[in-house]
Amino acid sequence: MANSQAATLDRSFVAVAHPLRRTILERLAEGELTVGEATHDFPVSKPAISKHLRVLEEAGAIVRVIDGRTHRLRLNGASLEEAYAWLARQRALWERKLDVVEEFLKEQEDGA
Amino acid sequence: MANSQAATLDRSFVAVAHPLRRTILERLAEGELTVGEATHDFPVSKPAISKHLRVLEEAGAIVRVIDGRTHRLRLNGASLEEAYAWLARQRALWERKLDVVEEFLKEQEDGA
DNA sequence: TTGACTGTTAGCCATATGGTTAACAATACG
DNA sequence: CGTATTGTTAACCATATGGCTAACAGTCAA
Repeated sequence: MANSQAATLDRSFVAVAHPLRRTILERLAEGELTVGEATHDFPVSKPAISKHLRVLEEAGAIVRVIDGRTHRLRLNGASLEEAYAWLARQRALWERKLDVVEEFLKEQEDGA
Repeated sequence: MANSQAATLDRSFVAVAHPLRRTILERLAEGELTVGEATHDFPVSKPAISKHLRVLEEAGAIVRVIDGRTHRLRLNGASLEEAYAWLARQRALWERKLDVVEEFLKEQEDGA
């Protein structure tokens, strides 16, 4: 269970670790798009794009609806929630530590 | 320039895309640790750990201070800030369409 | 029906990733 | 000194990743 959760997180972070895949997600945040609309200006071949889409889909980051000969892509916001939560928690811990250090330094200044 | 920024983001996301590396970062959030302290219970060899540390270091996620024969590792909170910001922004955009996300959350609740 | 359009699969290639064992370097300690 | 401890590098292996071309599948439209 904890293992499969970790695997989900792995896939999510891998999904956003490539600039083209991030661009796709950014564009889908504006709304549903077809594959062509989302990637027409990408400097790679169609098969390469197809592979990136599969990575995003298997990470659960996007959902595909086949509509005639085009595939409409939709963002699945919930899927990246876990990844966001991990970074947010890590960030909170780090900031708390910074606050503690800051407080300590301030006390030193005031006291000494 | 925008390219190198993307490359930085790439490295950051790659850094947190492996469970052992995330565990290292989680433990370092509690404070500075030596390599052994941070990874003594990891089910992999020392060279494997060494490689993970290098990934984290090159992503700027950690800083290493060689102290005698041990290496003390420290979290570099700022380095993951960019990654956090990307996810946070993406999350803000999709939250704007919460009606769409709601469907998935309800599905998750019902399913689990 | 013929052809154009949208996108995927199959197969290939180069490089990256994640792991291993063996050997090494540097430090600490008896 | 000799030896244990901490961690790295070197060399190797299997698999994954990211790209390509060629070929295909399905849909739309003339």
